Amino acid sequence: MPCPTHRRRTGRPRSTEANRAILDATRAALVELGWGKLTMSDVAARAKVAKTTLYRRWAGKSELVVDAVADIFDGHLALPDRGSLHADVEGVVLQFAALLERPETKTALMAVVAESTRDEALRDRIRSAIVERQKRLVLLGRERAQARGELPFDADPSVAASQADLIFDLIAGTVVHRALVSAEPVDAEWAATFSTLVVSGVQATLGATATATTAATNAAPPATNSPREPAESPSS
Amino acid sequence: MPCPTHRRRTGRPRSTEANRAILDATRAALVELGWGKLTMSDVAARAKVAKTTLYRRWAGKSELVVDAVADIFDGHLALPDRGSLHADVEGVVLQFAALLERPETKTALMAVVAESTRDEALRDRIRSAIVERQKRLVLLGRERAQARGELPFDADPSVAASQADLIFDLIAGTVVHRALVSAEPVDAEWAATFSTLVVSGVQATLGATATATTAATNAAPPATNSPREPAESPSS
DNA sequence: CAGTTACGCTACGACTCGTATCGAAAGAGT
DNA sequence: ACTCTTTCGATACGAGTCGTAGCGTAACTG
Repeated sequence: MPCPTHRRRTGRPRSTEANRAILDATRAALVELGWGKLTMSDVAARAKVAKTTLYRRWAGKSELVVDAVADIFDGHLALPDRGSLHADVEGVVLQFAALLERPETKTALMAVVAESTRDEALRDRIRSAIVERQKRLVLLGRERAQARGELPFDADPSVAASQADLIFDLIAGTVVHRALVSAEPVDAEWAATFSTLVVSGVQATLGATATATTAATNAAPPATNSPREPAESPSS
Repeated sequence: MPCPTHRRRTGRPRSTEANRAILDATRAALVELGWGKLTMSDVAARAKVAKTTLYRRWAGKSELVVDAVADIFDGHLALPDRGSLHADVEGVVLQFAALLERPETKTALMAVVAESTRDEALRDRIRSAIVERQKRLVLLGRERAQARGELPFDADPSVAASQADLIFDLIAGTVVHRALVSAEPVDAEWAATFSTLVVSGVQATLGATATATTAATNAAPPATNSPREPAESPSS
Protein backbone atom coordinates (compact mmCIF):
# COMPACT_ATOMS: atom_id res chain seq x y z
CA MET A 1 0.00 0.00 0.00
CA PRO A 2 1.84 3.00 -1.25
CA CYS A 3 -0.59 5.46 0.18
CA PRO A 4 -2.49 5.53 3.46
CA THR A 5 -5.34 7.57 2.08
CA HIS A 6 -8.07 5.76 0.26
CA ARG A 7 -8.03 8.24 -2.57
CA ARG A 8 -6.64 6.82 -5.76
CA ARG A 9 -3.33 8.49 -6.47
CA THR A 10 -2.09 6.60 -9.45
CA GLY A 11 -3.17 6.52 -13.02
CA ARG A 12 -4.65 9.18 -15.23
CA PRO A 13 -6.96 11.47 -13.29
CA ARG A 14 -10.45 12.17 -14.46
CA SER A 15 -10.76 15.33 -16.45
CA THR A 16 -12.48 17.92 -14.29
CA GLU A 17 -12.92 19.95 -17.42
CA ALA A 18 -14.90 17.13 -18.99
CA ASN A 19 -16.96 16.92 -15.84
CA ARG A 20 -17.98 20.52 -16.14
CA ALA A 21 -18.65 20.18 -19.86
CA ILE A 22 -20.91 17.20 -19.22
CA LEU A 23 -22.98 18.93 -16.57
CA ASP A 24 -23.29 22.03 -18.72
CA ALA A 25 -24.34 19.90 -21.66
CA THR A 26 -26.87 18.13 -19.48
CA ARG A 27 -28.47 21.41 -18.46
CA ALA A 28 -28.51 22.63 -22.03
CA ALA A 29 -30.08 19.39 -23.20
CA LEU A 30 -32.70 19.63 -20.48
CA VAL A 31 -33.66 23.08 -21.71
CA GLU A 32 -33.98 21.99 -25.32
CA LEU A 33 -35.30 18.48 -24.99
CA GLY A 34 -36.71 18.14 -21.49
CA TRP A 35 -36.34 15.07 -19.31
CA GLY A 36 -38.26 12.69 -21.52
CA LYS A 37 -36.30 13.15 -24.72
CA LEU A 38 -32.92 13.66 -23.12
CA THR A 39 -30.55 10.82 -23.97
CA MET A 40 -27.11 9.92 -22.81
CA SER A 41 -25.84 9.87 -26.37
CA ASP A 42 -27.06 13.40 -26.89
CA VAL A 43 -25.35 14.69 -23.78
CA ALA A 44 -22.13 12.97 -24.76
CA ALA A 45 -22.22 14.56 -28.19
CA ARG A 46 -22.87 18.03 -26.74
CA ALA A 47 -20.09 17.70 -24.20
CA LYS A 48 -17.77 16.30 -26.87
CA VAL A 49 -16.93 13.25 -24.84
CA ALA A 50 -17.42 9.58 -25.54
CA LYS A 51 -20.58 7.95 -24.32
CA THR A 52 -18.52 5.48 -22.34
CA THR A 53 -17.08 8.32 -20.30
CA LEU A 54 -20.55 9.23 -19.16
CA TYR A 55 -21.29 5.73 -17.96
CA ARG A 56 -17.95 5.54 -16.16
CA ARG A 57 -18.99 8.47 -13.95
CA TRP A 58 -22.76 8.21 -13.66
CA ALA A 59 -24.88 5.12 -13.49
CA GLY A 60 -27.59 6.57 -15.66
CA LYS A 61 -29.65 9.52 -16.73
CA SER A 62 -31.17 10.10 -13.32
CA GLU A 63 -27.90 10.37 -11.42
CA LEU A 64 -26.46 12.67 -14.05
CA VAL A 65 -29.43 15.00 -13.93
CA VAL A 66 -29.45 15.13 -10.14
CA ASP A 67 -25.90 16.41 -10.13
CA ALA A 68 -26.67 18.84 -12.92
CA VAL A 69 -29.57 20.47 -11.10
CA ALA A 70 -27.92 20.36 -7.70
CA ASP A 71 -25.43 22.90 -8.97
CA ILE A 72 -28.21 25.29 -9.90
CA PHE A 73 -29.75 25.02 -6.47
CA ASP A 74 -26.49 25.81 -4.75
CA GLY A 75 -25.93 28.85 -6.88
CA HIS A 76 -29.36 30.40 -6.75
CA LEU A 77 -30.63 29.95 -3.23
CA ALA A 78 -29.51 32.15 -0.38
CA LEU A 79 -31.09 33.71 2.66
CA PRO A 80 -30.11 37.33 3.18
CA ASP A 81 -31.40 38.79 6.42
CA ARG A 82 -34.49 40.77 5.50
CA GLY A 83 -35.29 41.81 9.07
CA SER A 84 -38.22 39.58 9.90
CA LEU A 85 -39.23 35.97 9.64
CA HIS A 86 -42.05 36.92 7.33
CA ALA A 87 -39.75 38.73 4.96
CA ASP A 88 -37.19 35.93 5.04
CA VAL A 89 -39.82 33.37 4.12
CA GLU A 90 -41.15 35.60 1.40
CA GLY A 91 -37.70 36.00 -0.04
CA VAL A 92 -36.87 32.34 -0.19
CA VAL A 93 -40.27 31.54 -1.65
CA LEU A 94 -39.70 33.92 -4.52
CA GLN A 95 -36.18 32.63 -5.04
CA PHE A 96 -37.37 29.07 -5.12
CA ALA A 97 -40.18 29.97 -7.49
CA ALA A 98 -37.72 31.64 -9.84
CA LEU A 99 -35.69 28.45 -9.78
CA LEU A 100 -38.73 26.42 -10.73
CA GLU A 101 -39.40 28.72 -13.66
CA ARG A 102 -36.19 27.61 -15.29
CA PRO A 103 -36.85 24.91 -17.86
CA GLU A 104 -33.96 22.77 -16.61
CA THR A 105 -35.18 22.46 -13.06
CA LYS A 106 -38.84 22.46 -13.92
CA THR A 107 -38.63 19.36 -16.08
CA ALA A 108 -35.92 17.56 -14.16
CA LEU A 109 -36.89 17.87 -10.53
CA MET A 110 -40.13 15.95 -10.58
CA ALA A 111 -38.71 13.36 -12.93
CA VAL A 112 -35.82 12.36 -10.71
CA VAL A 113 -38.08 12.26 -7.69
CA ALA A 114 -40.40 9.98 -9.60
CA GLU A 115 -37.53 7.70 -10.47
CA SER A 116 -36.32 7.74 -6.89
CA THR A 117 -39.51 6.11 -5.68
CA ARG A 118 -38.12 2.85 -7.07
CA ASP A 119 -34.41 3.46 -6.57
CA GLU A 120 -33.16 3.92 -3.07
CA ALA A 121 -29.64 4.86 -4.13
CA LEU A 122 -31.03 7.62 -6.27
CA ARG A 123 -33.20 8.81 -3.41
CA ASP A 124 -30.14 9.08 -1.18
CA ARG A 125 -28.33 10.98 -3.87
CA ILE A 126 -31.18 13.48 -4.14
CA ARG A 127 -31.29 13.87 -0.40
CA SER A 128 -27.60 14.53 0.00
CA ALA A 129 -27.13 16.61 -3.15
CA ILE A 130 -30.25 18.78 -2.96
CA VAL A 131 -32.57 18.34 0.00
CA GLU A 132 -30.13 18.30 2.87
CA ARG A 133 -28.02 21.03 1.33
CA GLN A 134 -30.94 23.43 1.03
CA LYS A 135 -32.35 22.62 4.41
CA ARG A 136 -29.65 24.94 5.69
CA LEU A 137 -31.90 27.81 4.67
CA VAL A 138 -34.57 26.69 7.11
CA LEU A 139 -32.11 26.21 9.94
CA LEU A 140 -30.59 29.62 9.33
CA GLY A 141 -33.96 31.30 9.13
CA ARG A 142 -35.03 29.66 12.35
CA GLU A 143 -31.95 30.82 14.17
CA ARG A 144 -32.46 34.38 13.03
CA ALA A 145 -36.08 34.33 14.03
CA GLN A 146 -35.11 33.03 17.44
CA ALA A 147 -32.55 35.77 17.82
CA ARG A 148 -35.20 38.33 16.97
CA GLY A 149 -37.61 36.84 19.48
CA GLU A 150 -40.09 35.75 16.83
CA LEU A 151 -39.68 32.12 17.74
CA PRO A 152 -38.87 30.51 21.08
CA PHE A 153 -35.50 28.86 21.51
CA ASP A 154 -35.32 25.13 21.15
CA ALA A 155 -36.08 23.23 24.31
CA ASP A 156 -35.49 19.85 22.71
CA PRO A 157 -33.04 19.60 19.80
CA SER A 158 -34.85 16.60 18.34
CA VAL A 159 -38.09 18.55 18.28
CA ALA A 160 -36.23 21.38 16.58
CA ALA A 161 -35.07 19.03 13.83
CA SER A 162 -38.54 17.73 13.14
CA GLN A 163 -39.89 21.26 13.08
CA ALA A 164 -37.27 22.23 10.55
CA ASP A 165 -38.25 19.24 8.45
CA LEU A 166 -41.87 20.30 8.62
CA ILE A 167 -41.08 23.83 7.57
CA PHE A 168 -38.96 22.60 4.69
CA ASP A 169 -41.63 20.25 3.41
CA LEU A 170 -44.18 23.00 3.88
CA ILE A 171 -42.41 25.66 1.87
CA ALA A 172 -40.78 23.53 -0.79
CA GLY A 173 -43.79 21.30 -1.27
CA THR A 174 -46.33 24.07 -1.49
CA VAL A 175 -44.30 26.16 -3.91
CA VAL A 176 -43.57 23.17 -6.12
CA HIS A 177 -47.22 22.18 -6.16
CA ARG A 178 -48.34 25.69 -6.97
CA ALA A 179 -45.78 26.11 -9.75
CA LEU A 180 -45.78 22.69 -11.38
CA VAL A 181 -49.10 21.03 -10.60
CA SER A 182 -51.51 23.93 -10.35
CA ALA A 183 -49.34 25.74 -12.88
CA GLU A 184 -50.22 29.12 -11.49
CA PRO A 185 -47.76 31.95 -10.96
CA VAL A 186 -45.90 32.40 -7.71
CA ASP A 187 -46.00 36.17 -7.72
CA ALA A 188 -45.32 38.68 -4.97
CA GLU A 189 -48.91 38.74 -3.80
CA TRP A 190 -49.17 34.99 -3.46
CA ALA A 191 -45.80 34.86 -1.73
CA ALA A 192 -46.92 37.46 0.79
CA THR A 193 -50.11 35.63 1.65
CA PHE A 194 -48.37 32.31 1.87
CA SER A 195 -45.61 33.71 4.05
CA THR A 196 -48.18 35.05 6.48
CA LEU A 197 -49.68 31.61 6.61
CA VAL A 198 -46.33 29.98 7.23
CA VAL A 199 -45.31 32.34 10.01
CA SER A 200 -48.61 32.10 11.81
CA GLY A 201 -48.76 28.37 11.39
CA VAL A 202 -45.26 27.75 12.61
CA GLN A 203 -45.78 29.90 15.67
CA ALA A 204 -48.97 27.99 16.44
CA THR A 205 -47.31 24.59 16.19
CA LEU A 206 -44.42 25.70 18.37
CA GLY A 207 -46.77 26.34 21.23
CA ALA A 208 -48.64 23.10 20.73
CA THR A 209 -45.69 20.73 20.63
CA ALA A 210 -44.44 21.50 24.14
CA THR A 211 -47.65 20.41 25.86
CA ALA A 212 -47.90 23.91 27.28
CA THR A 213 -49.44 26.60 25.08
CA THR A 214 -46.56 29.00 25.48
CA ALA A 215 -46.92 30.59 22.11
CA ALA A 216 -48.43 34.04 22.36
CA THR A 217 -45.71 35.54 20.22
CA ASN A 218 -46.35 38.98 18.93
CA ALA A 219 -46.51 39.89 15.31
CA ALA A 220 -43.20 41.34 14.27
CA PRO A 221 -43.25 44.29 11.90
CA PRO A 222 -39.98 44.40 9.99
CA ALA A 223 -38.15 46.80 12.28
CA THR A 224 -36.50 46.88 15.66
CA ASN A 225 -38.19 44.49 17.99
CA SER A 226 -36.77 43.58 21.34
CA PRO A 227 -35.56 40.03 21.48
CA ARG A 228 -35.98 38.62 24.88
CA GLU A 229 -38.22 36.15 26.47
CA PRO A 230 -37.01 32.98 24.77
CA ALA A 231 -40.01 31.30 26.34
CA GLU A 232 -38.29 28.72 28.45
CA SER A 233 -40.95 26.13 28.92
CA PRO A 234 -40.88 24.00 32.03
CA SER A 235 -41.17 20.93 29.86
CA SER A 236 -41.32 17.48 31.36
CA MET B 1 -76.01 13.66 -41.26
CA PRO B 2 -78.06 10.83 -39.89
CA CYS B 3 -77.79 12.03 -36.33
CA PRO B 4 -77.97 15.49 -34.80
CA THR B 5 -75.69 14.64 -31.86
CA HIS B 6 -71.98 14.90 -32.39
CA ARG B 7 -71.40 11.50 -30.82
CA ARG B 8 -70.52 8.88 -33.36
CA ARG B 9 -73.43 6.51 -33.56
CA THR B 10 -72.41 4.30 -36.39
CA GLY B 11 -69.77 1.65 -36.65
CA ARG B 12 -68.45 -0.75 -34.08
CA PRO B 13 -68.38 0.78 -30.62
CA ARG B 14 -65.27 0.70 -28.52
CA SER B 15 -65.19 -2.11 -26.06
CA THR B 16 -65.74 -0.67 -22.59
CA GLU B 17 -64.61 -3.98 -21.24
CA ALA B 18 -61.27 -3.55 -22.95
CA ASN B 19 -61.06 -0.07 -21.51
CA ARG B 20 -61.33 -1.38 -18.01
CA ALA B 21 -58.89 -4.19 -18.70
CA ILE B 22 -56.34 -1.73 -20.01
CA LEU B 23 -56.55 0.57 -17.00
CA ASP B 24 -56.35 -2.38 -14.63
CA ALA B 25 -53.35 -3.70 -16.52
CA THR B 26 -51.73 -0.28 -16.34
CA ARG B 27 -52.09 -0.16 -12.59
CA ALA B 28 -50.75 -3.67 -12.24
CA ALA B 29 -47.80 -2.87 -14.46
CA LEU B 30 -47.08 0.26 -12.44
CA VAL B 31 -46.90 -1.81 -9.28
CA GLU B 32 -44.55 -4.35 -10.77
CA LEU B 33 -42.42 -2.26 -13.06
CA GLY B 34 -42.81 1.34 -11.98
CA TRP B 35 -43.11 4.26 -14.34
CA GLY B 36 -39.67 3.96 -15.87
CA LYS B 37 -39.88 0.38 -17.07
CA LEU B 38 -43.56 0.40 -17.95
CA THR B 39 -44.08 -0.02 -21.68
CA MET B 40 -47.10 0.15 -23.88
CA SER B 41 -46.41 -3.31 -25.25
CA ASP B 42 -46.38 -4.73 -21.76
CA VAL B 43 -49.71 -3.14 -20.89
CA ALA B 44 -51.23 -4.41 -24.10
CA ALA B 45 -50.06 -7.92 -23.38
CA ARG B 46 -51.45 -7.83 -19.82
CA ALA B 47 -54.79 -6.47 -20.98
CA LYS B 48 -54.87 -9.01 -23.81
CA VAL B 49 -55.45 -6.35 -26.43
CA ALA B 50 -53.43 -5.34 -29.45
CA LYS B 51 -50.91 -2.58 -29.06
CA THR B 52 -52.67 -0.64 -31.76
CA THR B 53 -55.79 -0.49 -29.64
CA LEU B 54 -53.90 1.36 -26.94
CA TYR B 55 -52.64 3.98 -29.33
CA ARG B 56 -56.12 4.50 -30.73
CA ARG B 57 -57.39 5.57 -27.32
CA TRP B 58 -54.41 7.18 -25.66
CA ALA B 59 -51.69 9.27 -27.23
CA GLY B 60 -48.98 7.74 -25.09
CA LYS B 61 -47.83 6.38 -21.79
CA SER B 62 -48.45 9.59 -19.89
CA GLU B 63 -52.08 9.99 -20.86
CA LEU B 64 -52.78 6.35 -20.12
CA VAL B 65 -51.25 6.55 -16.67
CA VAL B 66 -53.08 9.74 -15.80
CA ASP B 67 -56.41 8.06 -16.42
CA ALA B 68 -55.28 4.97 -14.54
CA VAL B 69 -54.37 6.86 -11.37
CA ALA B 70 -57.28 9.28 -11.56
CA ASP B 71 -59.58 6.36 -10.84
CA ILE B 72 -57.69 5.57 -7.65
CA PHE B 73 -58.00 9.14 -6.45
CA ASP B 74 -61.73 9.20 -6.98
CA GLY B 75 -62.20 5.99 -5.07
CA HIS B 76 -60.02 6.67 -2.07
CA LEU B 77 -60.50 10.31 -1.14
CA ALA B 78 -63.53 11.50 0.80
CA LEU B 79 -64.22 14.05 3.47
CA PRO B 80 -66.50 12.76 6.22
CA ASP B 81 -67.50 15.42 8.73
CA ARG B 82 -65.23 14.91 11.72
CA GLY B 83 -66.63 17.81 13.70
CA SER B 84 -63.91 20.41 13.37
CA LEU B 85 -61.71 21.93 10.70
CA HIS B 86 -58.64 20.54 12.38
CA ALA B 87 -60.03 17.02 12.38
CA ASP B 88 -61.17 17.32 8.78
CA VAL B 89 -57.72 18.42 7.65
CA GLU B 90 -56.11 15.66 9.67
CA GLY B 91 -58.37 13.09 8.07
CA VAL B 92 -57.72 14.11 4.51
CA VAL B 93 -53.99 14.33 5.15
CA LEU B 94 -53.91 10.74 6.34
CA GLN B 95 -56.08 9.62 3.45
CA PHE B 96 -53.83 11.33 0.96
CA ALA B 97 -50.75 9.89 2.61
CA ALA B 98 -52.19 6.41 2.39
CA LEU B 99 -52.79 7.01 -1.30
CA LEU B 100 -49.17 8.00 -1.78
CA GLU B 101 -48.02 4.83 -0.08
CA ARG B 102 -49.46 2.78 -2.90
CA PRO B 103 -46.78 1.85 -5.41
CA GLU B 104 -48.98 2.77 -8.36
CA THR B 105 -49.58 6.35 -7.33
CA LYS B 106 -46.20 6.86 -5.75
CA THR B 107 -44.29 6.14 -8.93
CA ALA B 108 -46.77 7.57 -11.39
CA LEU B 109 -47.86 10.87 -9.94
CA MET B 110 -44.55 12.68 -10.02
CA ALA B 111 -43.68 11.20 -13.39
CA VAL B 112 -46.73 12.50 -15.18
CA VAL B 113 -46.33 15.91 -13.59
CA ALA B 114 -42.74 15.97 -14.80
CA GLU B 115 -43.87 15.13 -18.30
CA SER B 116 -46.58 17.75 -18.13
CA THR B 117 -44.03 20.53 -17.77
CA ARG B 118 -43.37 20.14 -21.50
CA ASP B 119 -46.80 19.07 -22.64
CA GLU B 120 -49.67 21.46 -22.17
CA ALA B 121 -52.31 18.97 -23.26
CA LEU B 122 -51.10 16.54 -20.66
CA ARG B 123 -51.14 19.26 -18.03
CA ASP B 124 -54.77 20.01 -18.82
CA ARG B 125 -55.58 16.35 -18.60
CA ILE B 126 -54.02 16.12 -15.16
CA ARG B 127 -55.84 19.21 -14.02
CA SER B 128 -59.25 18.04 -15.15
CA ALA B 129 -58.83 14.38 -14.21
CA ILE B 130 -57.14 14.75 -10.84
CA VAL B 131 -56.51 18.25 -9.51
CA GLU B 132 -59.85 19.90 -10.13
CA ARG B 133 -61.74 16.80 -9.10
CA GLN B 134 -60.06 16.58 -5.71
CA LYS B 135 -60.25 20.29 -5.05
CA ARG B 136 -63.84 19.59 -4.11
CA LEU B 137 -62.51 18.35 -0.78
CA VAL B 138 -61.12 21.76 0.02
CA LEU B 139 -64.28 23.55 -1.00
CA LEU B 140 -66.40 21.20 1.07
CA GLY B 141 -64.14 21.52 4.09
CA ARG B 142 -64.26 25.29 3.82
CA GLU B 143 -68.02 25.34 3.71
CA ARG B 144 -68.27 23.16 6.77
CA ALA B 145 -65.78 25.28 8.67
CA GLN B 146 -67.76 28.37 7.77
CA ALA B 147 -70.96 26.73 8.95
CA ARG B 148 -69.27 25.91 12.26
CA GLY B 149 -68.01 29.46 12.59
CA GLU B 150 -64.34 28.48 12.34
CA LEU B 151 -63.87 30.52 9.21
CA PRO B 152 -65.56 33.73 8.13
CA PHE B 153 -67.96 33.63 5.21
CA ASP B 154 -66.65 34.71 1.87
CA ALA B 155 -66.86 38.41 1.24
CA ASP B 156 -65.47 38.16 -2.26
CA PRO B 157 -65.99 34.95 -4.23
CA SER B 158 -62.82 35.43 -6.24
CA VAL B 159 -60.82 35.72 -3.04
CA ALA B 160 -62.48 32.56 -1.84
CA ALA B 161 -61.33 30.71 -4.93
CA SER B 162 -57.73 31.79 -4.53
CA GLN B 163 -57.82 30.83 -0.88
CA ALA B 164 -59.07 27.40 -1.82
CA ASP B 165 -56.24 27.08 -4.31
CA LEU B 166 -53.75 28.05 -1.65
CA ILE B 167 -55.09 25.50 0.79
CA PHE B 168 -55.03 22.80 -1.84
CA ASP B 169 -51.43 23.51 -2.82
CA LEU B 170 -50.55 23.72 0.84
CA ILE B 171 -51.93 20.36 1.87
CA ALA B 172 -51.26 18.35 -1.27
CA GLY B 173 -47.83 19.84 -1.82
CA THR B 174 -46.60 19.42 1.71
CA VAL B 175 -47.81 15.85 2.04
CA VAL B 176 -46.32 14.88 -1.30
CA HIS B 177 -43.02 16.47 -0.41
CA ARG B 178 -42.92 14.78 2.95
CA ALA B 179 -43.82 11.39 1.54
CA LEU B 180 -41.86 11.32 -1.70
CA VAL B 181 -38.99 13.76 -1.38
CA SER B 182 -38.14 13.68 2.30
CA ALA B 183 -39.31 10.06 2.30
CA GLU B 184 -40.41 10.24 5.89
CA PRO B 185 -43.63 8.75 7.25
CA VAL B 186 -46.83 10.73 7.38
CA ASP B 187 -48.03 9.28 10.65
CA ALA B 188 -50.75 10.43 13.02
CA GLU B 189 -48.40 12.63 15.01
CA TRP B 190 -47.09 14.47 12.00
CA ALA B 191 -50.60 14.86 10.63
CA ALA B 192 -51.79 16.38 13.90
CA THR B 193 -48.97 18.91 14.02
CA PHE B 194 -49.35 19.81 10.39
CA SER B 195 -53.12 20.20 10.72
CA THR B 196 -52.63 22.62 13.58
CA LEU B 197 -50.29 24.60 11.37
CA VAL B 198 -52.77 24.62 8.51
CA VAL B 199 -55.73 25.74 10.59
CA SER B 200 -53.82 28.50 12.32
CA GLY B 201 -52.22 29.64 9.11
CA VAL B 202 -55.44 29.74 7.17
CA GLN B 203 -57.20 31.70 9.86
CA ALA B 204 -54.34 34.17 9.91
CA THR B 205 -54.38 34.74 6.17
CA LEU B 206 -58.11 35.27 6.14
CA GLY B 207 -57.71 38.36 8.24
CA ALA B 208 -54.65 39.54 6.39
CA THR B 209 -55.97 39.56 2.85
CA ALA B 210 -57.36 43.05 3.29
CA THR B 211 -54.11 44.94 2.76
CA ALA B 212 -53.27 44.84 6.46
CA THR B 213 -50.50 42.41 7.42
CA THR B 214 -51.85 41.66 10.83
CA ALA B 215 -51.38 38.33 12.50
CA ALA B 216 -51.88 37.94 16.23
CA THR B 217 -53.86 34.75 16.17
CA ASN B 218 -54.07 32.67 19.26
CA ALA B 219 -52.71 29.17 19.48
CA ALA B 220 -55.39 26.59 18.97
CA PRO B 221 -54.95 23.31 20.83
CA PRO B 222 -56.01 20.43 18.60
CA ALA B 223 -59.41 19.73 20.01
CA THR B 224 -62.43 21.78 20.86
CA ASN B 225 -61.42 25.26 19.92
CA SER B 226 -63.82 28.10 20.18
CA PRO B 227 -64.67 29.33 16.74
CA ARG B 228 -65.51 32.93 16.08
CA GLU B 229 -63.11 35.79 15.98
CA PRO B 230 -61.94 35.75 12.39
CA ALA B 231 -59.37 38.26 13.56
CA GLU B 232 -60.93 41.52 12.69
CA SER B 233 -58.00 43.84 12.94
CA PRO B 234 -57.69 47.59 13.11
CA SER B 235 -55.43 47.73 10.09
CA SER B 236 -52.10 49.51 10.19
C1' DC C 1 11.17 3.68 -16.99
C1' DA C 2 6.96 0.60 -15.83
C1' DG C 3 2.40 0.64 -13.72
C1' DT C 4 -2.16 2.25 -13.53
C1' DT C 5 -6.13 4.50 -14.78
C1' DA C 6 -9.03 7.40 -17.96
C1' DC C 7 -10.15 8.39 -22.63
C1' DG C 8 -12.06 8.15 -27.55
C1' DC C 9 -13.96 5.32 -30.76
C1' DT C 10 -16.57 1.64 -32.70
C1' DA C 11 -19.59 -2.04 -32.71
C1' DC C 12 -23.01 -4.92 -30.76
C1' DG C 13 -27.62 -7.37 -29.24
C1' DA C 14 -31.67 -6.29 -26.98
C1' DC C 15 -35.28 -3.50 -26.45
C1' DT C 16 -38.94 0.19 -27.21
C1' DC C 17 -41.24 3.35 -29.99
C1' DG C 18 -45.12 4.71 -32.98
C1' DT C 19 -47.07 3.60 -37.44
C1' DA C 20 -48.77 1.04 -41.44
C1' DT C 21 -51.17 -2.63 -43.24
C1' DC C 22 -54.57 -6.13 -43.62
C1' DG C 23 -58.61 -9.07 -42.97
C1' DA C 24 -62.09 -9.98 -39.64
C1' DA C 25 -65.63 -8.55 -36.25
C1' DA C 26 -69.44 -5.78 -34.36
C1' DG C 27 -72.85 -2.58 -34.29
C1' DA C 28 -76.21 1.22 -36.90
C1' DG C 29 -79.30 2.50 -40.52
C1' DT C 30 -82.42 1.26 -44.34
C1' DA D 1 -81.60 -9.27 -44.96
C1' DC D 2 -78.04 -5.71 -46.75
C1' DT D 3 -74.49 -1.99 -46.64
C1' DC D 4 -71.78 1.35 -44.23
C1' DT D 5 -68.78 2.58 -40.70
C1' DT D 6 -65.69 1.91 -37.16
C1' DT D 7 -62.99 -0.99 -34.16
C1' DC D 8 -60.16 -4.95 -33.37
C1' DG D 9 -56.22 -8.33 -33.55
C1' DA D 10 -52.04 -9.54 -35.60
C1' DT D 11 -47.87 -8.69 -37.72
C1' DA D 12 -44.11 -6.24 -39.60
C1' DC D 13 -41.31 -2.28 -39.97
C1' DG D 14 -37.52 1.56 -39.61
C1' DA D 15 -35.81 4.45 -36.27
C1' DG D 16 -33.96 5.26 -32.07
C1' DT D 17 -32.03 4.17 -27.37
C1' DC D 18 -29.84 1.36 -24.06
C1' DG D 19 -25.71 -0.26 -21.57
C1' DT D 20 -21.53 -2.93 -22.43
C1' DA D 21 -17.33 -4.79 -24.52
C1' DG D 22 -13.21 -4.38 -26.95
C1' DC D 23 -9.02 -1.98 -28.16
C1' DG D 24 -5.49 1.21 -28.80
C1' DT D 25 -4.02 5.68 -26.99
C1' DA D 26 -3.32 9.45 -23.57
C1' DA D 27 -2.13 11.16 -18.99
C1' DC D 28 -0.27 10.95 -14.56
C1' DT D 29 2.55 8.46 -10.58
C1' DG D 30 6.69 6.66 -8.39
